Amino acid sequence: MRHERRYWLFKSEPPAFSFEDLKNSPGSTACWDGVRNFQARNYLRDVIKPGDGVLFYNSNTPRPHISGIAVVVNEGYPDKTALDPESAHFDPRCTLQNPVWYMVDIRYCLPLARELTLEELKTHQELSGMVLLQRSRLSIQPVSREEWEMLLHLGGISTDDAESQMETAIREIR
DNA sequence: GCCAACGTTGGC
DNA sequence: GCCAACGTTGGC
Repeated sequence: MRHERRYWLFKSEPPAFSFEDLKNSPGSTACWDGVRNFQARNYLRDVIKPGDGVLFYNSNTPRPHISGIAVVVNEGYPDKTALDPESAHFDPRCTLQNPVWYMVDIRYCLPLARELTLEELKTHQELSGMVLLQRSRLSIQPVSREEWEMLLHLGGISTDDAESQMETAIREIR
C-alpha cells in the first residue's frame, strides 16, 4: 500500500534560495541541506517521504509569504555538508557512522496564483492552529490536510491540479 | 536593528 | 537532571 501523502512547510530565506531558484535548479530539483534543528531533523530523517507535498515559505524578509508548491523526491539521507570543514554548515560532531543531520531533495511543482503573506494567514481562524503561527521558528513543519486544502484554495489553485502536478514531477524524476 | 521566543550548552 | 547563560531565528 502506498504511503499516505503528508504535507509540510519548508522555510527558506529568499536571498539565499528562492522559489524561482528552485524552478531554475537543474531538473528543478534542489537538495534541502543545512537544517540544524533536532525536531526538523527527525521529520527529515524519519517522517518525510517521496511524494509528500511542500509549501515553499519565504522567511526573514520584509514580506514573509508562501510562494508555491514543491514535492519531496526521496527519503531522508545524511547531510554531507555537516562533514565538510569548508561548509558553513559543518558540524564537528558528525561522522559517516553518525551523520546526525539529514536532508531530502524537493522538486518544483507550481506557484500559487496568489502569494499568501503571513499577515493574511493570521486573519484566518481556520489556520490559527498552523505550526507557523504557533511555533514559528521551526524550519520544517507539518501541515494538516485541512490546512493544505485551505491554503491552496486561498492561493487560487485547486488541490486536484496540485496533486496531478506533484505526480508528474515525481514521475519525471524516476 | 531590536527583541521575544526558544533551542542548545555546560556547570553543578 | 536542573537551569542559567548564551546563541539563533525571524517578525517587525
